[in-house]
Amino acid sequence: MAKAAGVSPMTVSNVINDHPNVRRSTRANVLEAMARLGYRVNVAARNLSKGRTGTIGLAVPTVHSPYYSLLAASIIAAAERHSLRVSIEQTGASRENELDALSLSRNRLYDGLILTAAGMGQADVERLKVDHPVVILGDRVIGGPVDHVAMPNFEASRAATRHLIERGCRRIVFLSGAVEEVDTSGLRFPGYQQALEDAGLPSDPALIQQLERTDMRDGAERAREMAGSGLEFDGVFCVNDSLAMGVLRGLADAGIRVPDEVKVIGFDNVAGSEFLIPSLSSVDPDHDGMAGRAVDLLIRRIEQTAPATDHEEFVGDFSVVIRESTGG
Amino acid sequence: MAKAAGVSPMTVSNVINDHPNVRRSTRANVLEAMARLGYRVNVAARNLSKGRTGTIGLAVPTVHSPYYSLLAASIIAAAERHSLRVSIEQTGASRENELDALSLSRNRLYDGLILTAAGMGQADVERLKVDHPVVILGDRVIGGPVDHVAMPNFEASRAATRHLIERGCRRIVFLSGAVEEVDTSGLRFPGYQQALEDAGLPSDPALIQQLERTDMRDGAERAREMAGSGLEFDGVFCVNDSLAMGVLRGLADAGIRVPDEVKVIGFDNVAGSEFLIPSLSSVDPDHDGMAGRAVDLLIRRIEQTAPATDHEEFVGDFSVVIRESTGG
DNA sequence: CTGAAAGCGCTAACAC
DNA sequence: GTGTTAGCGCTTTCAG
Repeated sequence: MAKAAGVSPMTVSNVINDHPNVRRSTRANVLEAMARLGYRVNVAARNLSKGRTGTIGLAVPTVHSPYYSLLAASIIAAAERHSLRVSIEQTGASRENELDALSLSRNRLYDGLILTAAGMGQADVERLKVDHPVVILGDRVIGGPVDHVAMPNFEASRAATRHLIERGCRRIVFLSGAVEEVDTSGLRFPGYQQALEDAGLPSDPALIQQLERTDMRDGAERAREMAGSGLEFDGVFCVNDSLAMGVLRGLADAGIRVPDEVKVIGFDNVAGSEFLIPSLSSVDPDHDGMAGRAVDLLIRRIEQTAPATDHEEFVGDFSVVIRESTGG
Repeated sequence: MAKAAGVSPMTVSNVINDHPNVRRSTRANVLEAMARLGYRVNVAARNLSKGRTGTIGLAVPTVHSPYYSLLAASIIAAAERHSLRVSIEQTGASRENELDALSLSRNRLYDGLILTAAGMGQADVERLKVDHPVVILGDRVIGGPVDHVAMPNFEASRAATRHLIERGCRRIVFLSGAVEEVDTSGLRFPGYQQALEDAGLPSDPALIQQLERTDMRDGAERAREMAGSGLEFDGVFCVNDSLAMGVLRGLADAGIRVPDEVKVIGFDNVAGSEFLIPSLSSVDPDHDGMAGRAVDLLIRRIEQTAPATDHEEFVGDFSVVIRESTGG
């Protein structure tokens, strides 16, 4: 303890926490002693005393994905601005692990948790009723008893589809996971349909292409299948960029030219989209805005400055980035 | 406290920690009470008592990069296997922030730190002499007073270059950052040269292309410049995949066909490389192996089962993944 | 402006 | 097998 060094026990605390009532000379003394002894606060002790850990948890399927790594980077940066650390939990998109993460923070490991669900379903809403701060980020569980930051699913999908229509597409594939799920697939589908309807285009079930999983490989495979099957289509709206990257690859394999024969648009505007060949048009959600909001909402809960019963639903902003894959 | 609930103060602790000396019935009692009261351990208190936090820090430039997100995912997974949590610090590749991260863990926020330096230089080796566990991952600072997990820079670069030579390349560009730095650029350059020498090929300074920064945009720009400048080359070895992705794009812009006219190979085998058009050949380092080793080394330090003075230098494994960009 | 007392919730060491 | 005694290093409260 710097106490022995300087002169006081408690005063050290005051100095460390920049309390006003400390004489300049005393402060100087203490600081000097701290430097000399290489003193560092013991955060564990402070945590115990304060009942806070200064760390929030972030549960995502994996951090090794263009989208989630972007999200994680944004969240870490936002938390950093509030002097909060972020501890990452990789759930592997498993429902089990997601539920675990929810109860983990009950161990007071974290002051609160930001959960991006991928395995949990709408049926698990009740499980979100925990007695510690939680914010849900993303679209897998909605209307739960917690604050929620959502993607602009409907409007952005509508805008992306409209863009394809404006570029002359008439037979637009909707490429996604299961359309009846409450998730990116299910929530973006209505936007796609609305855009078709807005333009007076028919909705052909053959164009609704649903996949088990939605990463690059799946996109590439399905694109090749579609090309081989004789399905007629001149546009593809993919619910995420990974899928779209795969589609570009699959279409190339099938000898179909993008954007001349088929136009492709993705969702997320992930790093690298603009360097693909052709560069990928994509919906660009306001990731930083959403991450910042998620952290703000969580802090509100942690500091109990939010109504206990009222839960905020925040929908992020977006823009459509037009690149070569839809004709520049 | 569950004490009031059950019967004991300490016994609860024993139950929680699976100590052997607890009667079955007692254990059952306690567990029942814990469940009933919704009791959770207070980790802060445990930390204070044990002098451990159960969390390690990981400092990387940013997590939003194909490479670092892969690394982070591997580390989190490896730590998880040892029941350790990982808190991520984004340094933005700034030397300042990296040095900060080094002293942060002195605050006992973490039991130890894995640092991937990008801003610090060889001159900062001394700064690694801290009194808490640190493992350096990557190639920016070498031979320091700490354990070090390194990329197989020399051998892998040599293998990648040799592969280009075997595919018939004679004028191979080395595309990197500053070659005299101790980093991925500087450490991979000798491997490139060695491969040329092995094959009896001359080393032409005009082919050593050095950049300020090494991401996709830089790769694309430089590729266009090289194409426009009339520089003759038939192969490009890029020190990372981001650069290589940019190069593919830049060459396409210049109307140069890959792999027919120029072959390209990258380094890292990042997610998505195989779906590019053309798919990208790349050095595939054993990321998981390196991450696992880094965590193991750190744990050795945390548990003080390692020699205090002897520091391990571990070099990861690798393979060369051959794809279309070098002729399949 | 500074200090003394008490306690945050847990665990190690030892006694019963 | 179980309980007692201390103490981890800080902060809050209240006196001086």
